[in-house]
Amino acid sequence: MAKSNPPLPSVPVRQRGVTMNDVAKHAGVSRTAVSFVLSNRENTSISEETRARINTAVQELGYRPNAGARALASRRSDWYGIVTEIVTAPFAVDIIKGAQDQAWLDRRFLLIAPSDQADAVGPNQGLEDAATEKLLEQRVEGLLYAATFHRGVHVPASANEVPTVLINCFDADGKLPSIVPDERGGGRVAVERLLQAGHTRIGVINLDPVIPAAVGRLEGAREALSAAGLELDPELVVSGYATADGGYEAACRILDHPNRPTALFCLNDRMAMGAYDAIKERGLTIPADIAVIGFDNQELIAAYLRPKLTTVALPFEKMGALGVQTLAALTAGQPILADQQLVDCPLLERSSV
Amino acid sequence: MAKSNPPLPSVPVRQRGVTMNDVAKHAGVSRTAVSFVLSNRENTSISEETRARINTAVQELGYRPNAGARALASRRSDWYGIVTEIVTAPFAVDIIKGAQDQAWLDRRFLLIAPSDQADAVGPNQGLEDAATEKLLEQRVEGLLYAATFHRGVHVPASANEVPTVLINCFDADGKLPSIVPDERGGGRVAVERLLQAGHTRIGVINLDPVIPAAVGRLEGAREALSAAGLELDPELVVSGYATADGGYEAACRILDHPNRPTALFCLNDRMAMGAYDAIKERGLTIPADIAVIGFDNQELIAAYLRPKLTTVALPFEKMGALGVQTLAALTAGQPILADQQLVDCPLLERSSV
DNA sequence: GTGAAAGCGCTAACAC
DNA sequence: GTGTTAGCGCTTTCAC
Repeated sequence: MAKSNPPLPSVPVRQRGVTMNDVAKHAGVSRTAVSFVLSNRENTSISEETRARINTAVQELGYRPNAGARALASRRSDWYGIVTEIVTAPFAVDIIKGAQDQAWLDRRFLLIAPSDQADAVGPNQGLEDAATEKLLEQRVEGLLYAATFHRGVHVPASANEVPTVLINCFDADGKLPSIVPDERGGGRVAVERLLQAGHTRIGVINLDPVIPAAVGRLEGAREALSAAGLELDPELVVSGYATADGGYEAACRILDHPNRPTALFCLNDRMAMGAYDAIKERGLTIPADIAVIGFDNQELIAAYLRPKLTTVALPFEKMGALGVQTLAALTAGQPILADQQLVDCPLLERSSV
Repeated sequence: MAKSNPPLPSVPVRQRGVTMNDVAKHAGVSRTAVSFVLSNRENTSISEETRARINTAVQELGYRPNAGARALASRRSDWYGIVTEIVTAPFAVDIIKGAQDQAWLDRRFLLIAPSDQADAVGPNQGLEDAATEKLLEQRVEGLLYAATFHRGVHVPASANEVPTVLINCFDADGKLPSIVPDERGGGRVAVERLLQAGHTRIGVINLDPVIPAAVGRLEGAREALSAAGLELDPELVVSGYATADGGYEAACRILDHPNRPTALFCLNDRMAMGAYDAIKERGLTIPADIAVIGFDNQELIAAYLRPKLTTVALPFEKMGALGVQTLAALTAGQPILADQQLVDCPLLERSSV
């Protein structure tokens, strides 16, 4: 899609020209005073009057600090970098949103560098390395890595040069701190909701059984059941591709079981979407004949299916914010709570249970 | 969601310490030579041998240029800024992807600043102003504004200080260049596809009739029809909320018309999703009994509906790339093609026609 | 090809 | 409270 431009020599940017020196002169004070006032330094009694004079000068001259120069002199950039495949594969965008918002609140800037969707384990680490390198050239104070789906990853070696936090993924070969969803808790809460509605025979549409999401969610489901003295019927647990079609097929198999369940726990919303079709095709009604609960809370699906899908949300935004908070603690030299922080996956009631 | 941290004083970032001076010494050359080699300067005959020596030194020392210092000295940052609500409201994310990729190709960095979803016309311009200001403090060389949906916007005044390009929106009160989708062409291609399949009686599920998307798409539809000597039956054009529910209701009204159409043009995919339900409820089959065509190509919907939805795609990625290309031309002092560039909305064949 | 020198806009000591 | 003095790491003349 994108086409490489001929390298265009950019014309030097027209600076506003107004520097801190100009402000100082205009206000009739020292540059030091201006610097102090503008950076809100403490322990420096500058009279309210001078302060006001300086601020006026700033206004009148239209002075705008030069963030780059400040970073150079102070050896502090106020930038974090996030390298992520999310830009490329629009899922889990809310991680970026959460991180951005939190960074903004902390008066920090988030530099976003795209990486390839390919797992860093693979041969495709080139882009990821390049992104990290670029970020480091900008002298970011900390690094965030975010994945579209929960998994183990390998991070470029140079990430060790600054504090680093992983979001929605974890360090497959080291001890970098990470923020991940509490899949197990999510699975538990989903099935608890089903139990509460009186369902005891529950079918499960499973993901690829080896990924952390599947492992955790299923574990949680079993926990909830056994707490109620029940267990999963292995014949009612079927895996499929993580798509609507996969969900459709899996649902067909479950629904055509001689002893059909009264509820379906779909391990993601896309599969639930397919399950809806299978259910409707059989003339069954949701939730009267069969209850459905999903996972992921993909707005576009969950909120638009009819009936709207009750599902467990992945706390992307919160994870993003927490990632930045953790990074802030690290760069401030503070200890962090734990190597791996689990974030709750809350139940979102809609109309399918 | 995000919670404000207590302002953490960040510990000065541990620099790698290796500067250009070190490289020069290590290679036994002047710093000037190093600078020339690293920035790939032309018209400067440096022997292959020295060049190699310098590169080796860079490797051995693990030297990493300081982008900030370079920007300060050269008065050229190689950064563009994009302020957008897309981060906040995850629609049209591909604009960012397209822009990012193109920027990356051009060896430039894209700083993303979030703005509020609120239209800049409203009172909520605060965040947008702040974002622009922050970007300018970073001395970005150009500014991009991107919207989630096609509309007129007002851009902060300070945007005039650097070249600026609007993406998926246009300057409501000025002459800033913009990149927008060719809505009319999209409407035309959709209806042409329907005509080609033999449909002559076509229902339209319309959006809010005043927005550019509705105006353009409908105009295109009329064009295609009149080219075939046909016209739209006003009774078959019904507006609804841009949601699945809105689409459902509109579809009901159209389908229950005594002289039912054989095809439905839904002005967005969400509404098509609702229309599907209305159609299925009536025991009709897509596309045998009634063909459906959408608009937007929202993957999650279009690719997962059953049958998969034929729809017209919004060229977000291309628009993003084109925005950066246009900006590159502007910052290089080149003339640009036109104040407003239209980007094609291609038809995406799936199975609903 | 080199080296010196000036300067980008700012921070941070330090003596006043 | 102020002014001075050093840089931060790099680019860019310019004379050699």
